[in-house]
Amino acid sequence: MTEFEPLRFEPGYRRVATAIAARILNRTLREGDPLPPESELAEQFAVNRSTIREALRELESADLVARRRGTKRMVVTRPGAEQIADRVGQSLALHDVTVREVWQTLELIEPSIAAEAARHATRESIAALRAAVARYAADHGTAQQAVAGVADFFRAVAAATGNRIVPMTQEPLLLLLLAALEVMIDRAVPARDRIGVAQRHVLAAIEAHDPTVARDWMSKHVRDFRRGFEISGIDVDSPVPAPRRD
Amino acid sequence: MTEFEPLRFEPGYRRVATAIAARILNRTLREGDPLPPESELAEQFAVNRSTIREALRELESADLVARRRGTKRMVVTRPGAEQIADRVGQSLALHDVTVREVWQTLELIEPSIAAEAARHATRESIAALRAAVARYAADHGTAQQAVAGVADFFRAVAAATGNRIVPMTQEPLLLLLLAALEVMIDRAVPARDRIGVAQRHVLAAIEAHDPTVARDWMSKHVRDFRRGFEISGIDVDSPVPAPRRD
DNA sequence: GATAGTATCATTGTCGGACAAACAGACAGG
DNA sequence: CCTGTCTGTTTGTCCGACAATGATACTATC
Repeated sequence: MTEFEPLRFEPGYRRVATAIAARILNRTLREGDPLPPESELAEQFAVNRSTIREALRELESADLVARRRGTKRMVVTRPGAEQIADRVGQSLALHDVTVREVWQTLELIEPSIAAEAARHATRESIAALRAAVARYAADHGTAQQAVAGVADFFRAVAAATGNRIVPMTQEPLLLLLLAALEVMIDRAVPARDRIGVAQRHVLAAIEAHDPTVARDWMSKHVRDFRRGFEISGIDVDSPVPAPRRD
Repeated sequence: MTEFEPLRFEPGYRRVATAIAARILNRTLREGDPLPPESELAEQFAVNRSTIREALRELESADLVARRRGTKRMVVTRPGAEQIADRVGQSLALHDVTVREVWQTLELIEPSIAAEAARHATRESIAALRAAVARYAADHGTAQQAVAGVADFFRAVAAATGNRIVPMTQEPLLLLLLAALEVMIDRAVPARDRIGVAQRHVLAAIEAHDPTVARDWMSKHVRDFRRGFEISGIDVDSPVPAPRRD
């Protein structure tokens, strides 16, 4: 007996969306190109403008098109790490990912990232990293500042790998870490200073292009977060709070 | 002089979308809940149905709502790893990520994942992993089969960590790897057998709960891919092909 | 009584047309 | 050069409409 697969009617707005998306993936439409006006698209696809608009909302939500601030025409865009990250973070939060899973994953990847950064860091990326460390050392008074400083440090390390996939992979994790950190950091005061110390050691190792030491200190660093959570009395098996959207 | 930040008029369809999204993030609307019909939403928000529909397309594209196959009503869903991954993969491809960056990232994270899997693997996850290895050994004749088998192996290892973030982090990478593999695997024939050997060793190490050996063999495994690319004559600095959408 | 057919209702997909708001560009006046 | 004014374009939103089809209840048939 032959198996029939269910035949699916794809609604027009979806066909239009995928058609335009294909053009973008395809590079026929390149970043920054303005999209034709809705009425023109409606004419070309021979559908109503409402249908076009629904398709555009899909693409907009996928960050394949956007309109520049205060302008009217839509332009083609490439979704960046930031755009992607909160979608992933949001998804993870909806799956009730726990605090434990977050730092377990950090323990998995961050040491390797630090080691790779030590191998590939350039003069510029080291300068950026140094700036991030200095900024944290300078002001980590409020929980806000401290948390932002932590994030920037991790971002600078990831950027120093010279690999563009790494920051994008890391970013959703950071979002979750930060959401959890904001709750924790006020309850575990000594943590803030240990963070600064670890940052300096990781920085030194990367400056010296020493992958092994960079890996070790990053391990310590991430373990510190874990200890912070334990000390602060947070249940590490509680779901991580949903990252706030701006 | 005080700085004024640009005041932005958010269009109605966006406000509606974020309002509904908030309800979902918020768990007021939970997975599987049917969404009210469009006309009712239009009434509640006091906007036209067209506006509601544009908002729904946004949510649909964000995988926060979907409709089951062949049904009419929309239901609330949680975006899963698969849904997210192709969005991320697509984004990375649009950024002209290179083949080199893909395997560099794999070299970064996969060994650690294998080690973690060796620590936390349960009887069930080991069984699943064993099945994946067996399946690859059984049929990797066509490029299609071989590539699919490679993916399933990595997925099974990631699942064995017991950490739900890991598979979701890994999935976009797999998409890119596979897209590149399909081109490579026919040009580097010996690769296919080495893959099977490495898989067996990683499996054995995880079965024995030996993180060190698991890490080492996974390192070898990933390096094999790298070699495969080099042997096949593919320019490792060429952009990775966009992962195909289904 | 279970199954197949039928009637009815609800809901979505798409259409056409309409209009106010506001952006873009040209143009004139100080 | 800056400012105001005008005009055409494009978007955001609305209204009303209709066919197609999923959902549901009811009926006939074996």
